[in-house]
Amino acid sequence: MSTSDTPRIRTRFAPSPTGFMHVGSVRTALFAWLLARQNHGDFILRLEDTDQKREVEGSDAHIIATLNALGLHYDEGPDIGGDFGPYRQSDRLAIYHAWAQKLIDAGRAYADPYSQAELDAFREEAKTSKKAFLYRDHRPENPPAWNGSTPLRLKSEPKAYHWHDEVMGDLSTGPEVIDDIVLIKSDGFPTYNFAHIVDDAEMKVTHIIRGQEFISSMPNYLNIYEALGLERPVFATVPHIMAESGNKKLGKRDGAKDVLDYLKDGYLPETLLNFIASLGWNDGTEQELFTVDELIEKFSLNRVQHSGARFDVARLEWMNGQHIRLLSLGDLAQRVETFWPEEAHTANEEYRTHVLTLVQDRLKTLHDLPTLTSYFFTDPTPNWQMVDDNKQLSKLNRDEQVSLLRAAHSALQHTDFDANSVQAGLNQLLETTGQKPGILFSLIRLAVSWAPFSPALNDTLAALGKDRTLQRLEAAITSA
RNA sequence: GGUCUCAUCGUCUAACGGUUAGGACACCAGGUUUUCAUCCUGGCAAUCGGAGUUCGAUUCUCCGUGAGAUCACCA
Repeated sequence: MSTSDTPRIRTRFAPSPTGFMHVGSVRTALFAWLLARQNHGDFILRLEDTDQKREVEGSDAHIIATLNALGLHYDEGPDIGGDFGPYRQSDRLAIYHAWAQKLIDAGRAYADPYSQAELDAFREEAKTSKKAFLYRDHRPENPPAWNGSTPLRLKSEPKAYHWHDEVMGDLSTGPEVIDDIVLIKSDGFPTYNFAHIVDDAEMKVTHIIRGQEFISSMPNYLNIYEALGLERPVFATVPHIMAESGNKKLGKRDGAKDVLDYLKDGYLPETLLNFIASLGWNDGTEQELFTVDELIEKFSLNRVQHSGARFDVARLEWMNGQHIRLLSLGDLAQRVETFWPEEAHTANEEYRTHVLTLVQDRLKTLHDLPTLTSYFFTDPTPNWQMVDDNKQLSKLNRDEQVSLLRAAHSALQHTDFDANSVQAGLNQLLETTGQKPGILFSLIRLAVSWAPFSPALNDTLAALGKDRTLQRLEAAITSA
C-alpha cells in the first residue's frame, strides 16, 4: 500500500447465511460500520456461503433485513452491487481458483492425497502419543497434481508470529501453531480461511473486525498473506458477548435471540445500537446514552474492552425507556404505529396522539403500549380483586368504596373536563369526603381504568372525557 | 492436553503509578408526581491469590488460580 496518501477506509461485515443475527454478530457489524462512517469510508456486506451444508434458506434476506432495520446500511453488497463484486462467495469461485493457482505455481500449495480414514488415523495417533496433531508432519513427499477432486492445502512456512491488533494490542505465537490448512475443499469451494483473505484483498478492505474465535487462526492467516504476497490489513478482534447465564460465548444454541425479534418486541434500533456498543466499549466519560451520531463520532477501537461482556436485559430495558423519552412526539407516533391495541385503530388520530403524550414517560418498550393504553379505547372489565389487593383500599369495606365512587360521580357531573378543572373538582372532593388522596384517587383510578398503572389521574379523566368517565364510574358501582 | 487470550461492585464499566477506587443497571430505603410507572435523594456492593519493582501498585514484572477461545474439507 502506498504511504503517500492514506487509503480510504473500507470495512466489511461478512456473515455466513446460516441463520439469524444475534447481538454478537450485530456488534461486529456495528463496529465495522461505525469505523467506516466515522472515517467517511465504505462499509461492505459480503455473504460467505461456502458451506453448502450449513446454509439456511432465506437467511441472507433475513440478515439484510436486520441490517436495514438497524440502520446499518452498507455501500456495497450482494443486493445492491458495487465496484468489487460479486459479493456472494459462491459467485466468486473462479477468483479463488485463480489465486490458488498462483500458490500452486509458486510451490506453496499442493493436493492432499490422504483419505478421510488416513487423516483420522494420523489424528488418533497424535492423540494417543499426547502430541498436537499437525498435518504438515505428514506432508507428502511427492503430492499428485491437483485436479480439483481433493482438498488443496497450503504448504506452510512455520515460524513465530507477532502482530498488532487494534483492540487486543500486540499478540504473538510460536511456529507450532502453523499448519498446512485447507484452501480449497474437495467440492471446489474455498474454505473461509482462504476465501476471506482473497476477498478482502480484492475488495480492498483496510480493516478486518471480527470475533475472538479467529485469534487463534491469525498466525495461519499471516502465513497465507505472505504466501500470496499481500499486505496485512489492520486487524481488530472484539471479545465475545456471553450468554446471560453461564460463561459461555453467546451462541444460537444457548438461546441467543434474533435481533430482529428485539425490534418486534418494541426495542428501538438506536437502543439496540447504543446497548450493543456499550457492551465492551465506552468513551471514557460517564456518558451512558449515546445517539447513533454520537457513536459514530466517539467510537474508537482502542477503547474496546479486552474481555467478554455479559448481556443484561434489565439494562437494555432501562436504556430503551430512556431512548423512548428522547423521541419527539411525532417520531414516537410513527414508531408505535404497529403497536397500538386493536381498538385504537378506530379512534381518531388526535385522541391517539394525546394518549401517547400521557404514556411516553412510562413506556419501557413499544410493546407496553396496549397494556398501558387499552382502557383509553375500550371499556375495561371491572376487576374488584385489584381493589382488594391494594393495601390502602382494602382498609375500606365494599360499601364505603362504592359510596366514595358515588360521591365522585356526582361531583364530576358538574365539572368541566379539562385537566385543570378535573384536578380542582378532585381536590374539592377530597375535602367533602374527608378522604386521603391515596385512597380516593386510587379508587377512582381503578374504577375508570382497571389497569395496574396509568398517567396522572386528572390527565387520565380529562382524556377519557366526561361521558366516558361517568359511565365507567357507573359501571364500577353496579358491578360491585 | 497443546497454543492463545482475558481477569475492578451481582451485571456493564471508569480511574498519566498517588482517588475516601468513580458512574450506570439491578436491588433496598426515603421523597415528588397528592396511588402505580417515570423522576429526585440516599444506601448496599468490587480491584482473583502470592511474590517482586517502587517512597507508593487496580495500574508494571513473574508465578499461581480461574475463565474463555481454538486445535475441521465450519465460518
